[in-house]
Amino acid sequence: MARPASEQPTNVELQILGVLWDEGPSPVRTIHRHLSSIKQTNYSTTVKMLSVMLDKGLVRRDESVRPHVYRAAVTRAGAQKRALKDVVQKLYEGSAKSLVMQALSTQKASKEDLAEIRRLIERLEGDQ
Amino acid sequence: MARPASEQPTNVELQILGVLWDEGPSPVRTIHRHLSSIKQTNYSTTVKMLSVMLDKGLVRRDESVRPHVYRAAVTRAGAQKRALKDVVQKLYEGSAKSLVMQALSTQKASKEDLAEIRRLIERLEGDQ
DNA sequence: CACGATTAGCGAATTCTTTCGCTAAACCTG
DNA sequence: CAGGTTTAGCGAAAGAATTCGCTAATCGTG
Repeated sequence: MARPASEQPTNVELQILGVLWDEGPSPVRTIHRHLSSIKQTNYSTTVKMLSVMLDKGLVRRDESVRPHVYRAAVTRAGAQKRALKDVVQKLYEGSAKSLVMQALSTQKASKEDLAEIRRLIERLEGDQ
Repeated sequence: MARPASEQPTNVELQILGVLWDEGPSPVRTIHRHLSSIKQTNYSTTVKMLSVMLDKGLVRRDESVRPHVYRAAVTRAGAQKRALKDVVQKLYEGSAKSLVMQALSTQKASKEDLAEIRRLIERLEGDQ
């Protein structure tokens, strides 16, 4: 009678990873400063979340310095890839194409964005 | 000291919505048959989840017939759109373009898929 | 209509997520 | 090095997600 831990980082975990990705390896104080600028939270909570994330292997900790320095143990690209795969699987019946087409139709892209994407596609088409 | 309810449908909720989207309005028995073919679960659990989803407004129930018939109260397209927006915001710093480009690079698309997407882009570019 | 089968639902249990109070350890600074 | 400040960590609390046992209501059939 239970619920398996989500394979994806949770909400707060993602916010903390976001800080680490943007700022690079940082002590708790710094992480917390950035985190509390986007969400109301307590220093203790940040410490605790980092310890949970450490257990999950989402971050690493350098204890040889004081204060300890945390760094992301997963890359932004890797996390994006996993999340994307997850959404495609859960909501797009496995079709990345559907997702891409909906993203293009829905989230209005600029002329430049479209051109850039088109060039990528042309390149991919050429590779085949 | 809490966690706000996720604004997105949860895992199981999504699986149930998937059944309703595929099968159309159905009684619990049918929903459960499909659900249990993709995940080990108990009939009671399906009933309960549907009642939770009813409270959240994710499904509607027609009690005028017996057995009751459930239907999705959110469309697949709408749920996809919300989920996409969520991922873009949480992991792509709000840039749908990044997401699209990564989806294209990562999830290998077929020649046909790429061509189809390219045509969409060309059409979108033309509209501007 | 009595009786077994199906359907509906409540309430509790369990795990995950997120929160923070309180304590202890480590660190300045006068 | 004493006293205040900062850093680290534990453990409990509370809500969310998911599960199912057990009971009640409804249905179909002989």
